[in-house]
Amino acid sequence: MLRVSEYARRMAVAEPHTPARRRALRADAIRNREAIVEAAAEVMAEQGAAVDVREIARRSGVGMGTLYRHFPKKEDLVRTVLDQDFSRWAEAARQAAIEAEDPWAALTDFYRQALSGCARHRAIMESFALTWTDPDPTGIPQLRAVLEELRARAAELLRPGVTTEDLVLLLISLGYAAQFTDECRPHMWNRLLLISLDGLRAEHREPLPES
Amino acid sequence: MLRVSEYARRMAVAEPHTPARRRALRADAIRNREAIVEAAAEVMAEQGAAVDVREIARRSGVGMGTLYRHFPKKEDLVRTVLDQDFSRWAEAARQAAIEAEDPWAALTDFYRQALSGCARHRAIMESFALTWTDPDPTGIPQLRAVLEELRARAAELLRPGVTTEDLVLLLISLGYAAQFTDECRPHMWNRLLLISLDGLRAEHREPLPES
DNA sequence: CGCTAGGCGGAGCACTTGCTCCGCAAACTA
DNA sequence: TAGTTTGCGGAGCAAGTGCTCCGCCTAGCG
Repeated sequence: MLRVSEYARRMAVAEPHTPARRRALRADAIRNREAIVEAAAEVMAEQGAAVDVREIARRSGVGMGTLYRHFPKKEDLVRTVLDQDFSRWAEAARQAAIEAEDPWAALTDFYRQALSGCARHRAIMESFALTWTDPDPTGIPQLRAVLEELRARAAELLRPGVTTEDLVLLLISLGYAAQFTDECRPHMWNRLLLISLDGLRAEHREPLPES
Repeated sequence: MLRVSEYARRMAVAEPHTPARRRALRADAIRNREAIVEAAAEVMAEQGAAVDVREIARRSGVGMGTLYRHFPKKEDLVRTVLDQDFSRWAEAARQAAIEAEDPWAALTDFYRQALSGCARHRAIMESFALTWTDPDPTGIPQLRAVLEELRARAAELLRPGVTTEDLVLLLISLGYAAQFTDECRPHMWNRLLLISLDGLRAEHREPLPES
């Protein structure tokens, strides 16, 4: 992954006199931008996206002016953090699936990894509700593609009629359960996961209702 | 069920000189109170409990002063509506279970009824997150008792180790799925429900992990 | 080292939202 | 019907939050 500081310098070196940006970002500006994103990610994982901007500024040790210089709208910062954390989260889950021994284990490990991420990141869970029907390819569709592949590989083991959309919705549904049981009963969601995945096995022949 | 107006009159007739209330509520006061609760229930079902109080006042055709005379804190109104709607909702689900032909159908019909309620009432779903560990007997425990009985009756048909707590969490989890798919894909949650319930069947012998 | 463009900080504005206050009106009583 | 008490309405207050403005400062250049 390209770090922000490298990105800023490359842009500056590549086009030193772009009308949009004549000089490289100052060193303190780069540090500050990184601190802001880091603090925002931390606090958004804890409390979701509806966070007081002052709290982010405080945690990153930066003034309001600085924050709004880098991210003119709160929404800009939220998107930046979400793009980053969502991608990392989805990638970790994909990786868990890749390392599995067989198609069924791939599905299981994918869910386990993804759900343990959900449990610890409120903003990611919230983003589902907003991007569920959103065509932005860095959001749900990214996830959908992975699940589509896992489903294809495990097709023989899955009950007839199970769609990728079912798998996405299952993830979101269990993600919610994971999130709010995680504090007082960590990993209780593992039981629900096992139950649901067993319900997906090919031995169940009863057709699923048309959605 | 005792209607509010009747309740108010009975109190007044029974104890006309209670220090807390010397006279019966005025007729317009009773009408207004009912209108407020009704409007609040409607708007809370649509938008959840985080609603602007002015919106409730507007919809019920009442001023702010009137609203706050009847419910000194917004929280009071929210509790009143939630107690009412949660009870009606839980009762409807219980009734669906009672009318079923066998223990498994009772479980299925209970979930189906409960989830179709969740899908149309944001505030009820939100209340789960808040009352999950709350001992207040009009909330989750009420639900837990019903599920406990359904579980006992269907014990032979359920996989070993399934707890009432699992059934509660499943309801909440699917309730979330029901809620946010209901707009664009109504009843898609029926598929997840069938899958999950099949995962609960006794033919699955693999033990569930300790939570 | 000195200059200056670019960056920094945080007080403060605008708007939202929970809640209060008080002059006025209408419902009940006798 | 007249008097009184209860209730009504909505302007306005206080606190929270997104965002701006502007004077000061310093990193980077020559």
